[in-house]
Amino acid sequence: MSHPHTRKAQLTLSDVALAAGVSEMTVSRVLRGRSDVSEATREKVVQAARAIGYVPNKIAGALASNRVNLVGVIVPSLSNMVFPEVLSGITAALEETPLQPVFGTSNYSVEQEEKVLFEMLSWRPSGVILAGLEHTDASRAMMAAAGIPVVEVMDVDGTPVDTAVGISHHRAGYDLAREAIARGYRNMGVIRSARVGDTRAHKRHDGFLQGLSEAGLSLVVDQTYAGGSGFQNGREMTARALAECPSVDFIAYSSDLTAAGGLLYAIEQGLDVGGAFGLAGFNGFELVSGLPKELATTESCRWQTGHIAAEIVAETYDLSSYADRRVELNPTFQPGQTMRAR
Amino acid sequence: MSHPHTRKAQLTLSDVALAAGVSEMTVSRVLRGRSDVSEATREKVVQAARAIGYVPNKIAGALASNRVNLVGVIVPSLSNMVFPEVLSGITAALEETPLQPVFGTSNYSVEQEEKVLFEMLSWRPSGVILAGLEHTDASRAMMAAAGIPVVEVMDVDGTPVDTAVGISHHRAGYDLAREAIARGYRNMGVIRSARVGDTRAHKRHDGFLQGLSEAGLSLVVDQTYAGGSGFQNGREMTARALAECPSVDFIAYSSDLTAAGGLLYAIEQGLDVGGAFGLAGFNGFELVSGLPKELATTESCRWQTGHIAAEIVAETYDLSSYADRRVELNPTFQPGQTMRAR
DNA sequence: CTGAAAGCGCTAACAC
DNA sequence: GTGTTAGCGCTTTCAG
Repeated sequence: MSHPHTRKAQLTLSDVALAAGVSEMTVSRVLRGRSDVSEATREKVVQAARAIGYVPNKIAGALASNRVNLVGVIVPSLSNMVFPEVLSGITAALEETPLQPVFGTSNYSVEQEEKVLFEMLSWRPSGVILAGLEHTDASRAMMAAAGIPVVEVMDVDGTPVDTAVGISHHRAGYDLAREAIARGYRNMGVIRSARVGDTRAHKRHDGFLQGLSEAGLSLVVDQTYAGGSGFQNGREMTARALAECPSVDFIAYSSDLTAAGGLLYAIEQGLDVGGAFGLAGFNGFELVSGLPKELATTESCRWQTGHIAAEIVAETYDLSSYADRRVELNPTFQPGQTMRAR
Repeated sequence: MSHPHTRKAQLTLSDVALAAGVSEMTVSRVLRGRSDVSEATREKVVQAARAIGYVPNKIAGALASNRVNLVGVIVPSLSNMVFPEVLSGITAALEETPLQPVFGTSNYSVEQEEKVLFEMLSWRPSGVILAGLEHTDASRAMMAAAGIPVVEVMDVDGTPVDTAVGISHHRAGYDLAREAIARGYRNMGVIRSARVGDTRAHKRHDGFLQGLSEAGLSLVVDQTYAGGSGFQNGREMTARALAECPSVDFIAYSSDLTAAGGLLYAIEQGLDVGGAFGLAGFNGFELVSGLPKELATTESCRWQTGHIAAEIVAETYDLSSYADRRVELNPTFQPGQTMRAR
């Protein structure tokens, strides 16, 4: 069974107007839920619209009214769980508003981000939410010129175009180093993704190094891996790190997933996890609490970040003016059971 | 530092035309990449557009040309990893086309789906991709009347509006039952989400029951849990199932995540996982291969499903006509190390 | 190769 | 309350 899809002439307001026996304008008022229409007319119009299966054309509406209820959202990827979680928060916050999110991905590239941003802005959205504070100059210029709220999320270590919402990754890294040191670990190792463009991971790493350095310490092992962050990578890299430097007594992983893999491996190897050997992940994924030992991690407030960012855009949409801000959330550290007591 | 965002008058084609010293029409041609413009003029226009920071207005363009390069995508949720993976596949397939995906979520409700669909269709997208074959009558009517390709993904057990792409969940459930039986398991249990609206999970369950029933077997335990599918839930439900029915020798989980939790728990309890006691998850998440034992699972081809669906829409966009189809993918079973050999 | 005119379907701003 | 008129910024179509 196959058939050609000829684009049939679309139903317009005047079709509804004809069917309901009123003017186009009246139909428009009813369909936009305006209150200055008599109940009888409203009912007639609604019936007529439903009867003929009318679907309004937002393109025409947007052009005429110069309002678009779309919010552009750009994240690096959908493969890393953290970003869908931010999107969930955005979606939830926008649910009670007339706004609708439109998602795009930059694949961790500021050039790609620029392209996607350009596409999005050409739809004249009511706001833009994007991950990170690093963008091309052209991107910055476009956003500044767009005259819409711009919310940069998941990072506050830098200068935002308008508003930044998220945690300080530098501080998260720094705090973890302090925690590890306070708990008596001295031979620190790091296992992290080799991905370029993940500036947040770099900032955490820098913070971690700074924390060590202030205590006169430095890394005894620094493993990077290609590919996604998963259990398997965590296992393999941990094995490698331990082989390369058997004296390592603490490993900081860039992700809970690799940390989980490392945890499983360390337990199998008979290491005293949570005692002589410590490890910690990052993000606070739900899964950290179902492992053989609860994983030490830092909650990065992903859902909340998205939610707040979307609220800021929605608020601005209502007020048509807004104040720049910087919303720094607390990257709370959870020691779990994979680090010594302090 | 706060400032009101007054929506500045937007730059239009005529601004560029003025700056470049040509007509609006010529600018339009250049910016749409048409070839019937002299190289000199093109260069002038491109420079002028860049200089003044012009961003085209797709709303006006879409209205005038009656073409919209958007593809509406509706999935139940972003919290369950499977859907972002489908979205990744879609995004990847659309990357080399002029099409752009627009995502929305239905929260596992056909009524919510109808609302989101209505919103999307009112932007006159070039195609729609949505999860599942179950929709409200109104949704079906809208899609049929839209005159655009409609691709229903992640299920082929039912009648699609146009085209369906995905695996048969009924068959996946059925096949798993057969596998378990062939491997000598007889006291089958199930641990699954209590979520209503997840029709694919229901279909797998039905298939599993049918497989058992054909062999004269029935479930010895059937646990459902509220909340998301995670390690912790898997642990707790497994503990409960074993307590309630100690003779159970095989558990089918509705998700790899709960299965992983069950696996960790079973190992801790000293069960002969992969021998006397078997278990299997579903989906084929990457993490199955980093667990203490490789998890038996069924690969549900999520990325591929999204990719194919998007290709079908893109193809149709080019040809402006297309053939309905049904693309059934193979839900390949991977025994891993948590089931006996057959 | 380039330009002029006519709308796309809707809504803002007025009339009545 | 309801109708009329004039565009929104772009592309289509048709001339040159």
